[in-house]
Formats: sequence, structure tokens, C-alpha cells
Amino acid sequence: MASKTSEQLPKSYSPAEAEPEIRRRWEDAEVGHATPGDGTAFSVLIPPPNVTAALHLGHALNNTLQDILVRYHRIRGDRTLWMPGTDHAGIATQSVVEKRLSLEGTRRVDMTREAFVERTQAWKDEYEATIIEQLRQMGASCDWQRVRFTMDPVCTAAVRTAFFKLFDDGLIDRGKRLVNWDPVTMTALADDEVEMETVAGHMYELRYPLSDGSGHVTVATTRPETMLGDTAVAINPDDPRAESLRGKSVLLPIVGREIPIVEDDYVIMPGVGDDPKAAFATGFLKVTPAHDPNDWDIGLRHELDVINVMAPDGSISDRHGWEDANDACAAFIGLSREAAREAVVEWFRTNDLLDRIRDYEHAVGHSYRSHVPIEPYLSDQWYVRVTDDRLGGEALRAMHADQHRGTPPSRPDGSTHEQDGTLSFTPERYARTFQNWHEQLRDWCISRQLWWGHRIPVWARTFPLSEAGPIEGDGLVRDTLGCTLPCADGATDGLSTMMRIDRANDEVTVFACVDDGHPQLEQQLAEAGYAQDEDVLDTWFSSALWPLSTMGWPDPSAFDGMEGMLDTFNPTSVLCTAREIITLWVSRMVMFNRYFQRGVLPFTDVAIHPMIQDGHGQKMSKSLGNGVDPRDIIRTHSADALRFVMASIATATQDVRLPLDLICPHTGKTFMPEFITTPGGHVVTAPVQHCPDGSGREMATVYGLLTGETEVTDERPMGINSSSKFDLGRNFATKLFNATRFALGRIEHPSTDVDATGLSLVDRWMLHRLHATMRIVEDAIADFQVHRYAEAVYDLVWRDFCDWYLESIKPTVGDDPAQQQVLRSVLDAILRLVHPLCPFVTETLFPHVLAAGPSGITGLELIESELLAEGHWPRIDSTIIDDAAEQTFQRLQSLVNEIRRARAEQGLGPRDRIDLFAPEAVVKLIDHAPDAIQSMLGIDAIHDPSQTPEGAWAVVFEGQSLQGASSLGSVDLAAERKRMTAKVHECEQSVQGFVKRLSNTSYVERAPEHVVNETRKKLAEAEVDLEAANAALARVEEAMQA
RNA sequence: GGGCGAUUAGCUCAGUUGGCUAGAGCGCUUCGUUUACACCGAAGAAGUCACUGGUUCGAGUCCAGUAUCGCCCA
Repeated sequence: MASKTSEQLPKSYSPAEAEPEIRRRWEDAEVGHATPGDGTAFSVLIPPPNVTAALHLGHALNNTLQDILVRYHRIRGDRTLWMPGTDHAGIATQSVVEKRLSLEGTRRVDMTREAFVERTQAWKDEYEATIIEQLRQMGASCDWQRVRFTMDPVCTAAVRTAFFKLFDDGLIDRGKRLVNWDPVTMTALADDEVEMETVAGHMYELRYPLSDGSGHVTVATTRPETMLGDTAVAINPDDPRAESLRGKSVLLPIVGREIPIVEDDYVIMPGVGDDPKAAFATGFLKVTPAHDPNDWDIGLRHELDVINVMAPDGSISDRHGWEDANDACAAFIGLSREAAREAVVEWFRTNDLLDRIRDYEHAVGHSYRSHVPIEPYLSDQWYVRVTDDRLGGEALRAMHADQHRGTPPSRPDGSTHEQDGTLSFTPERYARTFQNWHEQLRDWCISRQLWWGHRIPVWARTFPLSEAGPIEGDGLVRDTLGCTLPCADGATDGLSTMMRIDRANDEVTVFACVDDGHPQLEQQLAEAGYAQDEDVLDTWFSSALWPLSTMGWPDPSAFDGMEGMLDTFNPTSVLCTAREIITLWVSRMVMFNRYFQRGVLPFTDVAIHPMIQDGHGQKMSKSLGNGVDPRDIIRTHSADALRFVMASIATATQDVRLPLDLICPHTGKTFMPEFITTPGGHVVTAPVQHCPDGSGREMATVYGLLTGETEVTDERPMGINSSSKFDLGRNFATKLFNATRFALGRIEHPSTDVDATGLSLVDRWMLHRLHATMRIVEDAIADFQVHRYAEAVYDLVWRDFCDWYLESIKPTVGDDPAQQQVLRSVLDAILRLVHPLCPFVTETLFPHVLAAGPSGITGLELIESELLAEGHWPRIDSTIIDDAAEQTFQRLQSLVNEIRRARAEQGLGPRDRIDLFAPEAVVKLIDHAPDAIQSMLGIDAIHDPSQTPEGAWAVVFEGQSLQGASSLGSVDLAAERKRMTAKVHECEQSVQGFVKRLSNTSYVERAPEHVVNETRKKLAEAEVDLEAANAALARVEEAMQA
């Protein structure tokens, strides 16, 4: 290392060359590798990115935040783990693979399940590699020896164990429920995979005759075709018509089914309230429990029949639970839902039962994959009973008392756990989201009709009831003891069973769940004619186990190098994520970790960061082509730039807009593209853009490619999405590099034994600034406010260190070994402070600073290490604090600013020299740093005011007036009068403001004394300034008349 | 429909328990390239803090209402 001298630093910084080399050094040193053990642990789990696609800027923000925390804690000396990994993302990944298959002219259903999974595995391998590479390029200091994948053997073991335990503990249910069904791809969709779209539809009013022939009721519906499955008509109990209809029933047209009229306050009354639906309501609601989620709930409340009239492909069918279809229905069977709608409406019209049709705009859920309306569809699904107090209740009890509104439910046995009340959200308001979610929790449907995922470890077989022996009950039965069916007794180790008894059909279905590590039981079940469930688990089931599975739960000793991981690192320290998955993921991790780890939390803090939108406030998304690949930013701006800007924009109050720019492939120039508005109202880049140099050359955009409106050719290459927002970070890294290079050139013989108290003002001030910034940084990171961190080091490096300190020491540092040591140590400390934000440039510079010699300032400890990434945070004593130096230096800064302003107004260039004629008090102030002031202001000499020559200009400072004169001897009196007039005006405004405030007696009486005194002091200062300014102005005017 | 936010300079955003005569970066104007850095330096212009009320000696900050936008849940 000692060979790294300042001479070896290149003239300018080239991140593209430096970054791969630095990364190699970190990886060779296994910087991120963590082992279990003693001491303060700090651990973070990556929110595993989906292997569906490469990372975008949202991930860059998320992971930058984590890496900052992790690098900071690592160099603070904590035992630090950042666990990396990826998520199999069941439906999303299956969907992109199917899309690729369709491009190849084949389909999933044309191949075996094994072949499809293999194909998907290949996709996963490709994108996992891409994602890991992206993280490495960003400088993520993960533990790369512990990369996990939600479907790898370690995670799979956890999933199997968890499912079995939940099943065995009665927390897994099976039942018929409505799911979001995509009738084109024929799978259930998760709620978040349903996109709400506004549709111009119709509200149909249909007449249903009363069974007793005493008239009819008119129902309003947007989906007339579902009437074949109606099992009731509902009316609001407050509706005046309700009483006369009570107990009556309706004869359902076409089907001839007699269905009850029920009273339910879900029903909207016509014209009542400000719900827009009220304008379209008739007060009567057809109830179709099998085809509408709200109707399903009404059905439950009134114990209605559930009649499914559709096949999985969305066509009308009497073979999926519709048993009373008569001849009149035959005409509809087999029709698509769209055709059936027309046919049903036509039937009503022909039979004079159609009242009217009105245009009606409403939101309809669409499949994000096939883009057809989703069908609420009745099917058998597995559920986790998260509404059970052992799960949902534990999540509420986890919340910090300051953040939970009211009192969380207590445990049935009244017990408490030491980790109750220890989960905190930052920003605090997101605790509300978490609490509200758990207070209206619904059971969690975990089965998905997919091939890609964790297959549900349940084997089932249906038997005639007569073979089952003496079993009791009807419906779902957990106690299977006494059952004589094969594999159904539930007493075998590793096997847990339940059964569904269907007495009406004389059948019993046995469900047998097998624990992890019992392949012989699976074999046995297969031999007994049981078949494994075809479905896979919801992706979030394995994600929910992430804090456990990545550390080897349930048995870390079963895996290499994992022993002790759970003990040391679970609960983890903080989870960094966006708010959109508080319900989907955070909640489930809390429930599962507490359930499986005897009350232990998965993490104690949740840090929610903003979402990144484009310049038009739209989410960055693949379909809008407004996404930005972090690798493009790294290529054009550097990883440090990416990270610095990500940290700067990670503020707590709102989402951030990152206006999109385009990089021209012809010239490499960045420019603002032309935007167009899509029919859907989104603002996107026009498919073809023109080179900003006016040459007329063209380029294609991501959006153009996506819509097929353009393609990439030699003449029309791809424009790269970027953002000039990242210039800030690139400039910062460059500035730091240049400043370091310059400083190193000035450090020749640093003292090694420097006591801060004996130093010059500028040195003491600089050390004071370092101390103050360190406190800000430490507080900011403790509060997860990385933008405050970025801002603080920006000011320290650019404003304090470069603009003031380096400029101040230029005349003296060459001959001052003590100052050289201050320069060396401050530089060293700055690199350590900036490292978590910009690890590459700081690591690049670090050995060069070490090569400048050992540190040596009392009260500032800088422990050396080979790599900064494995180094140490500076230790700084409070003896370094020097408020007097800070105050004096601030006065000098004001003086410099005033004189610079005057110089500029006088039209003096940076090289024009001046003489200063200053009163004694000002000279005394300048004497704190005479060389610095003279150098920064280009002062040749300072004289007594009595020697002021003709043609001097004035500066008002602290109520005094000093004069400056250019060596050229000329003065621009007009400019001088203008500036002095402005100064007088400014002073008058101040004086007036303070006088007004102080003449308010209630202000003087009621405001705290120190506030009033402060105002008096300011008034006094403003008054003397005004006096001095007036005097100066008078002199100018006098000179002009002369 | 319920909940949570946002609205501050041309743009993107800060603004900690009410005490500022409201800040930053970019952009803009003027000046400056022998003297670390033009991915730079110096100077400058630019804001009725969405609107209407209220509380207070004092409101960008607290309260109520209005408008617009965003997200989550139903």
C-alpha cells in the first residue's frame, strides 16, 4: 500500500476504470461475509427482487439505502450481515416465460410440467445472474457467499416445514371461495395482479316477477349474464318497500328458480346519499354468490345457495355446479360470457321484462396478463387462517406502543412476550397502514393454479363414505382418529391429515400433509392412490419465511456455515422497503416469524422509502417504457453518482419525480425527449426521437419498441433512458477526487503530533466542521434519513472543505507541517464519512491518503486499514468542538462575501488586486486569518482608513465602513451608487421590520425573553449598518457631484 | 366509500417540538480559463409557502374547511 503516492493519481477520475478494480478488491477480501458470533449484530435482508426482469431504479434506491446502512454499521465495528437473494415470483415469472413461448409458437400446455419448470428455471438462472451482477455493479456489499433463492433447497425446506406446522396446528384451511380468475389463461390471480380499469358499460334494469303473482321487482345490474346463477334478490331493510315484500320470493326468469327476497344493508337505495351508484340503483340487487364477491358475502350472511354457471374458460356451463338448468337454459349454455350477456338481454327484451338500459361507467378488474376482465370464480383453494389470534393478533402485539392506536388485543391466556411492542415504522405514519390491515384481516388464499412455485405438500384421495369407518361430522373435519381409510389416521410422524366429509354425496376426501424430509411417506401415499395437489403456493408464502429460511430455519446446523445464524442475526435490524408491500410482505413476515420463532420478530425497524416516478408523476413501468436501468446510469455517471443521487432523493415526505432524459446514440448528448399522450392518458416518449444537434438523425425509444411502432435499425439506433438528475452525484464524486488530488500535492511533511488548541483559526474551524458533520451524519443514519446524510457530506466536502478550507490554506500550507497534518486527517476522515455513500471513489483515494503519512491529531483517531470498506469510523473527541472558531470564521465569511460583491459590482476580475482601508476592529478580525483573507480577496495591502485615496469604493460590514481601491485606481461610481442605494434599502427594510415587531407590546410581553433580546440585538445591528450605508452612499453622491 | 400523503423559486425537492427577513441542486443572467477541479470558480435575478377561515405576541409549520394530484384498502 505504501507505494501508492499522490503522483499515481490520474489527472482525472475515470469511474469506469476504477470501479471494477475496486469491486475485485472487495470481493477478494470477502468484505461482506458475515459469520455468527458475539458483539453487536447489525443485519439486513434484501427484499428479494423478482427474477422476472432486471432491476430498475426503484431497486437501485432500495438497495442503495441498505448498502449505506450496512457499510456504515460495518465500519462502526458491528457484526454486519446483508443477506442477498432473489424471489421466484410465481405468476409473474411464469407469465413472462409463457410470453416467450408464444413468440416461439408453442404453449405451456403443450409441454410437460417438468419441461416447463425446467424452461422457467433457465429463465431464472439468467435473470438471477443479471440481478446479482447489477447489485455488484452498484457496489452492494452483500454476503455473496450466502445468496439465496426462494426455491432453493434451503428455502424449500423452510416452506415445507412451515406449511406442515400450520396444517398440523389447524391454521390451514381448505374451502370454496371466489378467486380472481383469468378465463383466458385459466389461473387464479393475486389481488395485486388485477388492474382496475374504467369501462364504458351499461346498467341493465331487469324485471323479476314475484312468485305469488302480485307484481315484480326491478333489479339493476352491469352483468345480466350472471342472472342464471342468482339465488336471491336483496333489498335494504330501510327501504320503505321492504316491509311489504318481507318473506316473499321471486321466480327467476329463464331458469324458473324460486329465490328469496332478503334484506341486507349492503344494498344501495336509489337516490339516497352521495354514492354515484345511487343514481343508478333501483333498490333491488340480484344476488349471485358464485360470481360476485359482494354477493358472496351477502350469501354468507343469509345462507344462500351458491350456483356456479360458468366453466373455467368463462363460458356458460351447467357442469360446474348448476343443477337446475332446464330446457329454456339450453340456448345459453356454451355461449361465451359476452355472447351470453347479449342473449340474456335479448330474452328479457322479447319477454317484455327489460325496463331500460343506461350508459354506465365503472371500474372493472382486468388481468394484467391477458387484459380481459377477470371473473370472480368459485373454486377450491387453500387458505392460511391469518385471522387467528396466533397470527393476526401477534402482528398487532408486535407494534410499538407509541405507534399503535388504542390497545392491541391481549393473548387469550393473558401472557406477554419480551418482543411485544418492539416493532417500529419509519416514517411513523405507516404504522397506521400496518394496523388497519391487521384489524380487517381476511384469510389468505395461498393456492395458485400455476406450475412455477412450491408445490403444495398435500396429497388427497376421495373415498366412498362407507369405507371410512366410524367417523362423525360433515364438511371439513380435522380430527381423523378412528378413520379406517389408508394413510388417514393422522398418528404417523411427519404426516398430518384432515378430511372433508360430504354426506350428501356419500363421499369423504382425505387430505394428507407431509412434513419436510419424509419422502417415504409421499411414496406410501402415492401407492395408496393419493395424488399430490396440482397447485403451488402463493409466492408471498415463501417470501414471508425469508427472514427464517435464509438463515437455515428450522435447522441451521443441517446446512454448511449456517449454524448460529438465527441466534446472531434474527431478528434482523431493519427492513428497507416501499410502502406498497407493507400488507403483502411485511405483515406476513411478522406473523410467520413470531409464530415459528416463539414470538421473535423478523426485524425491529421497518424503513419505508419513497417510490420513484417519472417526470409526469407516473410509476416507472415496463408497459410505459419509462424505466431506467441502473447499469445505464453506472455507465454514464458512475455507481457512486447513482448512489449519491438515490440517497439525496430518499426523503420521507413524498414520492420523487425523476424526469426522464434520453441519451442520443449518435452524439452521446443528453436531451429532453418529445412526449406524447397515449389513449389511456399516460404521457410517454414519442416512438421516434430526433438528435438534439439538429442533424435530423433519428433514434428509437423503449416505448416505440414496446408498441411495435418502430424498430431498431442502423439508421435508427436505440435512445437510452437516463436522467440528468444524476449529474449531481457525478459532479460530487469528481469534486472529491480533484480536491483530494490537489490536497495530496500539498502534503509533504505533516507533523505527527498536533494538538488542536494550538492551530490556526482556519484549521480549528475545519476540525470543528468535521465534528459537527459527523454528529449530523450519525443522527441521520440512526433515523434512516439518508438524504440528510447526503446533504451534510455534500456541504462538508464542497462548501466547507473545497470552497473555504482549501482556498484558505493555499498561501500557508506549504510551510506549515501542522496544517499539512490537519489537511491529511480531515481528508482521511472525509473519505470515511463519505464511504457508505460513494464507496468506489473513496476506496480509490484511500490508499493515497494513507501514503501521505500517519495521522496525528490529538482527539481525532483514524485507525488504519488496508481497505476502507473494512476500515473504521473516525473517533472524534468533543475537545475538537470550537464554537468560537466557528463564530469567528462565519464573520470572516461574511466579510469576504461583502468584499467579493463589491469587487464584482466594480467589474474587477479575479486577478485584479486591491488595497483595503479598514478600521481597527476589522483589521483585528482579519488578523485571525490574514493570509487566507488576502489570498481569497486579492488584497495587496491593508491600510488605515485615514489613507483612503480618491476613487475608493465602500463596504459596509458589522456597522462599520471600510474602503477598497483597485490597484488600477479607477472606480465605477454609478455602480457604486446603485449598490449602496440597494444596501441602504435593505438595511431600512430590516430596521423597519424589527422596529415594528418590538413596538408590538404583546410581543415584548409574551414572547420568551431570549427571542425578544435576539430581535433587539438584530435591530441594533441593522441600525448601525444603516448608518454606515447611508454615510457611504452620501460619500458616493458627493464624489459624483465633484 | 374508508385510510394515508402531497401542493414551497422555471424544474426536482428540503424546511426537526410554531421564533427567518423561507433554503439546496439544476436551469437562467453577468463575469472568469498559466496559478486543484469548466463534471469548475465568483457574483446576480427569481417564492402572496394551493386556497379560505381560525388559534397565537408570532403560522410554511398547529386546527377546520375547499380545490387539485397521488398511493393503499374496499
